[in-house]
Amino acid sequence: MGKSEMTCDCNVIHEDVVKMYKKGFSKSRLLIELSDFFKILSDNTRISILTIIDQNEVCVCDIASILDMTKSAVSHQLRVLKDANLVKSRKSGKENFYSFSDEHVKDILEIAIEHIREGE
Amino acid sequence: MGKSEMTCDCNVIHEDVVKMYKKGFSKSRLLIELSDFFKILSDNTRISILTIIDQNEVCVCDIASILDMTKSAVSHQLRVLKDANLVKSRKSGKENFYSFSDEHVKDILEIAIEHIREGE
DNA sequence: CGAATGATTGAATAAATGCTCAACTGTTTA
DNA sequence: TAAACAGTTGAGCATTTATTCAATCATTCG
Repeated sequence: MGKSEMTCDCNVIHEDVVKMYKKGFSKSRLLIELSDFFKILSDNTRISILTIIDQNEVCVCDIASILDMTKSAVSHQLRVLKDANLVKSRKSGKENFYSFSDEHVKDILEIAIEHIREGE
Repeated sequence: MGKSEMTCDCNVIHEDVVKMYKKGFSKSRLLIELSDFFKILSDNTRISILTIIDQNEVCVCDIASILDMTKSAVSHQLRVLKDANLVKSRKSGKENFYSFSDEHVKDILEIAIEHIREGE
């Protein structure tokens, strides 16, 4: 693997390391799904929503009230969470109640909190 | 807690739930740090870098070569990871070798992968 | 039915973000 | 000392993204 195959702007220093990873690494399906997953958790509003519904089944209006946001803004973010299958909804009359639909996320949140508490 | 105190555009349906969370919930320090932490992991390039240095101490040039990116682009992202204390660097001659500096992240990545493998 | 209310939707706007480019620093070596 | 090279940095640009706004849907109730 010589320099001519490289599209980066530098010489390859350690060919063994590079060769080990080069094959099919970039833009692999799993890595894209990983970053997409964390992107869902990377917004303060969405994290707040998850924390709220972690203990209760809550309707849109209540979430909006707790967070001092409009129903519209909350609904948009609930949509993102639902598309990612992190929350589920149950309709009851005019209200939509949202709750957790994934246990992995709870585990991840716990470890992340531990990470932060240890001073990053 | 009546409607007059609300800044959202709806009536409060379940006052007990709202009251439970309202106090100091919005924009709490922990929740901001949580979403900031996940923001670090929400980029494909950064996830790729973390996966690469998970098993080896790798220099900037090698990472750039593996990912088919410029040294500059990689360096910018390494900066983000270093500022978040997720990676550390060791200078050796002209080269900078980067490696993991946090074990929590490995745990989180593992659970997230499990989450994805189970079909989201 | 028609008004009221909870919730969703799409377009628009403002802010955040990742990459490029060019210039620069620091180290090696010829 | 000067060229070469690994890496960093800051400004600029293009893309993404979160919220707002207005319109709309759906359900309840007078």
